Amino acid sequence: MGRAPCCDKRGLKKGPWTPEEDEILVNYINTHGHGSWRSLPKLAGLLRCGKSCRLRWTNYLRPDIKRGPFTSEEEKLVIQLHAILGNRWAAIASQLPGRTDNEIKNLWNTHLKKRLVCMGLDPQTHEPASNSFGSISKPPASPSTRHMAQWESARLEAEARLSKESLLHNPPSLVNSDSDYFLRIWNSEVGESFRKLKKSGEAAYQSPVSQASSSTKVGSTSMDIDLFPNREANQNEDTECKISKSSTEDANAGSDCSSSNDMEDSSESALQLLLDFPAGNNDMSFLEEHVDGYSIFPSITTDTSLSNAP
DNA sequence: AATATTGTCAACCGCATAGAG
DNA sequence: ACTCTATGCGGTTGACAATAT
Repeated sequence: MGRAPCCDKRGLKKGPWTPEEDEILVNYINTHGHGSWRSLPKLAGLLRCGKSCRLRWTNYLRPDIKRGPFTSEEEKLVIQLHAILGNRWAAIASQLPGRTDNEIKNLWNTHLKKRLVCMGLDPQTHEPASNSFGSISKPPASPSTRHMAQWESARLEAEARLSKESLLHNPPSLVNSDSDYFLRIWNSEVGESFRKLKKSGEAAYQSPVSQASSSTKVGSTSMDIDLFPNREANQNEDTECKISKSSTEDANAGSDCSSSNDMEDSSESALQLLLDFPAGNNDMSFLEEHVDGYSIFPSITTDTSLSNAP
């Protein structure tokens, strides 16, 4: 039957927003709230469609938007969440206060994806790229396994969200530890389900991350790989790991890079540690390990230390 | 200095879905 | 149960900036 356009596009402005338009939109929303996005432009006197107004507000004008470059901790968290959630940018963004899905998507497409490729990892699966077509590859997960992985991902995400919300309602003194966040997950139904799976020996379910590094041992040297060299190094990443245009599209691109095979296990993530942690052991001290000066688990609370330098 | 190439990011497009009627 | 509308989401595009030749 066809879908009605979100608004009458004739006569509506497109393209970059002007400071005047921004001011009108901000003033209107501050005074009236956004209400119905569809009717907002007309009421506010903007020649834009509601969709454009909503996007401008949520991605740029919202007062709680965090400006500036991503910190190493944020980037690491994005990679970890992407390993769990895939391209669900909104879900990932919900775990990074002040960051938008669009911003994270851009970060992923312009920086993080390349970085993983340079390290010989498939940016989609976070598995070593050679596993996708090499002799050591494992058979692809069955549909039921994938379904289970999706289900567990969704549950983990929900748990994470609940955990985050609880942080907002609890005194900071009770939740100021980075490890608390994952401790809650570990002690939750999600962690329980993982423990049961591990205990029962039903290896039917392995997350993409798990598949990527099934030999992981807690505290092993596999964590020695520095996913996030310092900022200065990052700025030079393109010269150190130049990817030709043709190879960029190619999963083999990693072969052009300086990374060696011993980088392949570097896709360790929080989830992997969770998966591989001995069943029934609630000692979470491993969560406090630091890798190359970074906490394995960056704060995902409203930690102001994440604020960026100008 | 001029031009070409590459990178970044704001914005758009179209699909999926929830919810109201 | 079905249709329609509004909104949210992810993929993609295009303008501009930075860098290389």
